[in-house]
Amino acid sequence: MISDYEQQIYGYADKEFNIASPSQLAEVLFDGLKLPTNGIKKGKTGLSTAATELDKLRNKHPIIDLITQFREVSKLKNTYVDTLPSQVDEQGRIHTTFNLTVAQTGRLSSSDPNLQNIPIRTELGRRIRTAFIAGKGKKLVSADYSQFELRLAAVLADDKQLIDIFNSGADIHTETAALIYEREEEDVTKQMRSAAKTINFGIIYGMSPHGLSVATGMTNFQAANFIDKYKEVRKPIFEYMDHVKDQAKKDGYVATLFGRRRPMPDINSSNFAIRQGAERAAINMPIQGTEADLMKLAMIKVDGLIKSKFKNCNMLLQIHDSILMECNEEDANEVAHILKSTMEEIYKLPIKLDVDVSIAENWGEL
DNA sequence: AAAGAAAGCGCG
DNA sequence: AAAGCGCGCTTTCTTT
Repeated sequence: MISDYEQQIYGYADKEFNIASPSQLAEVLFDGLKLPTNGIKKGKTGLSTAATELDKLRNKHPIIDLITQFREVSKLKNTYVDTLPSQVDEQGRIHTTFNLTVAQTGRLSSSDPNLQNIPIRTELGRRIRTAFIAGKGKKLVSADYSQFELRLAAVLADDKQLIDIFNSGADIHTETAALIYEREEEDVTKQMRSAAKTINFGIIYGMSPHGLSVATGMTNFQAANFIDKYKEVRKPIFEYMDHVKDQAKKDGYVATLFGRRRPMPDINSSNFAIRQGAERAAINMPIQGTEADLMKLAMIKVDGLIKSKFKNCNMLLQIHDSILMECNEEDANEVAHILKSTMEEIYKLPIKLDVDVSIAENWGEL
């Protein structure tokens, strides 16, 4: 209950204030309660109260957990619970707008309302998805590419070892941890796998040692060592990243596997921060952009196949690496199969693509 | 009163 | 000096 959190927070703060106001919250935490400010990021207006910063204060004061929970619940209420019902039409359906020319990488975006960011990561948030239900006599069918971007990074970098790991069906993060820590797979701990997972994803965004240390809790030194080891293990990935950066600096653009370009006007900026930002964006674009290209091809092909074969079967949403469809109950298994095979075989690549499908009455159970 | 910046956070 | 890509939405606070 939001008001319960509010009362408890006011109790610890010894006064009522607007918890949703970062400046008032910072005043309570750092002036009133005198919580330590070393290591807390500063923004343009003062000390940050973002979740990553509050995390550093977790064991310093019980008010921190309450603020985190207050934020989770108020975010879900304000953004989803209070707004989505009013956007439902007479048929009981809700409609988004897919924008095709907004995202710099070629992805779709969704707005009014955004149905590409409906919660799933927390138990409470996931419950919001259960409100999205299939029509009478129908089922929802979802199909998700598994580790799509990392597979594409392996292909673009022509990293044979990484491609082999994916094609063998092994757990990519465990395998990476085994290589970095020089252990057998069965001796990889949860922490090792988690660190490998962070870097597997972080690397395709151009993550630095500092970023890795913040994300994992390692020291800067440990993070730098870890990345050095990763560099040895995944040489082709790093050579590829250098190659993309060089190309961008020379040509002023980067491109997807299919040649679709993104101009990179800031890639030679004399401003260090701007230039580095452009470099990270350049590294990521061919990967995220190729994902978007393949998804569009898959959507077109799936739609053609489905429309010619089934009645009352429609694509409802695309969420970057997944497609959500609704079809008659009796067609669900077949639709799922068509989705899986079409998406996995959409384009001949040196890597196996893997699509997970599932069928349910509501979005929360998928 | 409206418009914009900033902070924060939901998703992939 | 900065430190992880791509989005859209809500709230607070400031500027016009």
